Amino acid sequence: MTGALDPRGAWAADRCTIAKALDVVSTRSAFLILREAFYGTTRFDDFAARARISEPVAAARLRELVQEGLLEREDYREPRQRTRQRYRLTAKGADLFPALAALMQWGDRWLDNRGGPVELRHRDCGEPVAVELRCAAGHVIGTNELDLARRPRRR
Amino acid sequence: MTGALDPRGAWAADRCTIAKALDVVSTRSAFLILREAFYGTTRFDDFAARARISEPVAAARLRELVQEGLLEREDYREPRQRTRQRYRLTAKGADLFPALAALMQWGDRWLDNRGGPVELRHRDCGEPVAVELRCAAGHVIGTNELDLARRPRRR
DNA sequence: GGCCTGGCTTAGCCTTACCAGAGTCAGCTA
DNA sequence: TAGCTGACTCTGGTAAGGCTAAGCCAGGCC
Repeated sequence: MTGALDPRGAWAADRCTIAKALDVVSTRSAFLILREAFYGTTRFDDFAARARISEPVAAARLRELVQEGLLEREDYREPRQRTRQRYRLTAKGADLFPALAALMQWGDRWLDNRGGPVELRHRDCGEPVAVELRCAAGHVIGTNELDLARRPRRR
Repeated sequence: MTGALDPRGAWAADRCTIAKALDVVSTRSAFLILREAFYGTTRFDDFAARARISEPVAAARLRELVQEGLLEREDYREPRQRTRQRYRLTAKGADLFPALAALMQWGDRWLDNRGGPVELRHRDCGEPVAVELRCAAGHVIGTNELDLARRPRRR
């Protein structure tokens, strides 16, 4: 069921990039803000309302995410409107999508009896999209077919 | 860069399975415990030490994860040893691995200048493993090729 | 019988995350 | 000029998550 991933007990998990990633998006509110960003939300009030978090928290989280380089804040202005700000995902932020998608997929499978409210589809062919583990040779990988190895530290 | 995922502004995000998933593993410590479980850790002390969290927190988190059905606690005993407990991933817990892997992959890419300390490989063929979004027709999907749709609520 | 070890729990405390409610400020519209 | 709206900030409070340090208990070992 689990697959014995461990290559040999005692290697220390410092420099672990999961921990580093969690330093950037540790909180529930950060994940929800990102979810909204992926869903297409760009404006302050919408982030707060749709993620159902208070405005102070939205402000703090947006500031942090901008600082970390996952979002960028830009001024924009529509014809007869005043200047406003909007938040958009950077490449770094957009690249987190698979993690969100994986959480969603897991939630769809295990926490919702209807398979989840939202479906991802490939825009070109319309087929449903899933998160997969796959090796460079193209095999789809189950968690029990994985080996862990320390990466040789080039440099 | 972001891809306008939104199908039409105003649908409410309640019943969102990302939020539900976050209710189960919202905290940093929960993620780290799961990381250790995937790395093969099974014993209480090792969880606390390797995830670098205090024992009270490890105890609380392990209890919760067992309660949520991601881990199961079982007694075991080696030949001339006393009975001990170990924690193992259930199918539900193991199925969260892609989410952890996605976080790791993102951290490797954006937060570590050496590509991360740990590498995933396919046990059978030795090739490196990556997390991918792929549609049922087999296309690899970038975040800008996605459509969101509300899932028709069968039932 | 006393010691040690693993697997916890308890106590006391600090910090962070979050909330609600109210206030601010700039700029456009009327 | 007054009002409205978007994008915040400020205040004051609760709760959750975290820590260290210490204690507890069962069972095997000497």
